[in-house]
Amino acid sequence: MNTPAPGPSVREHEYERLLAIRTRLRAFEHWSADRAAEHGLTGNQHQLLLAVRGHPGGDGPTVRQVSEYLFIRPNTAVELVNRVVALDLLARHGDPDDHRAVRLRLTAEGERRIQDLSAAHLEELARLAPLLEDLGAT
Amino acid sequence: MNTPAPGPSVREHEYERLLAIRTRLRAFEHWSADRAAEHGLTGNQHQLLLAVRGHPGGDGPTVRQVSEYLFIRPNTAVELVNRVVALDLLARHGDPDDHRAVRLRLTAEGERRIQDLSAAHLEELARLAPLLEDLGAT
DNA sequence: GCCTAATGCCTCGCATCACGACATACCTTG
DNA sequence: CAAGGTATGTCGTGATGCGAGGCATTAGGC
Repeated sequence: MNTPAPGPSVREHEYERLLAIRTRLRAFEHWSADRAAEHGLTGNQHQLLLAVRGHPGGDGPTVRQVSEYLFIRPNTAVELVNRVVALDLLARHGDPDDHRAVRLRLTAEGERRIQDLSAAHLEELARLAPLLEDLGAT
Repeated sequence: MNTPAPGPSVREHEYERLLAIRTRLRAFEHWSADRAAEHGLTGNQHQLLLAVRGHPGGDGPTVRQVSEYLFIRPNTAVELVNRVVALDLLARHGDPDDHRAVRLRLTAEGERRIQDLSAAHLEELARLAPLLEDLGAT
């Protein structure tokens, strides 16, 4: 009787490591969403602000560009932008060179929120750095 | 006129780094969800299988335990479990010592799927390791 | 210059999913 | 055995991402 499934043969320890990695990532996302909630935002809304703030160059990103940062469809990004614009944290500005495009900029309040959140996240990431080393270890 | 918001003073480069980290994480989650979809699963369904398979000890985890791995409420875990049980990838077994608890075990097919997916993820993580180093760099 | 195709943004209806509130069964403690 | 806590499950609701489709603008072939 030969082995029915020769297969990839993943070892016990590797399942545990994969689970630990995913749990760690979820813990971070969960922590981050909690921080965002403290500032009156959902996790996605926070990350939209970060996408606008972290986009390099003077002009803000377009809707399409933030949809690529966030790995969501452009129409989904439109709805997310709508919600954040309604919170007065973000504003639309027509691109002068391409009248189809809409460029996004933070409002003063949006700038303040992403600054607070980013400071907290930089601290947390520094705290997490040694843990990430463990996860990288085979 | 003093500075209106002394604040955390996050530097431009740090916003870009935070955005790069989140985009990298989202890219991985997106890649992972695509692999799960190739095996007829959603991302969460895949991670539920991983939680069951990666849970240490002979007995499978309880519903409550997987809800902790996945950072979701227990009742949400119940619904997720229902969907995966309906796919015949997972089975419930009453705990003999505590008749309240339900322990989860993979079916043969569930075992096969998580094995294939885990092998692919181990490869991808090995490929990603050098990139994670960059993200850790200040 | 014009016509076609492509691009960017947006609206709408739908499915998924996580949650809170609540219910039930079981265990534990006194 | 009574009371409280724990584990699972049910139900209705709200948030959210997507596909399909529409409109305005730009780019490319002629």
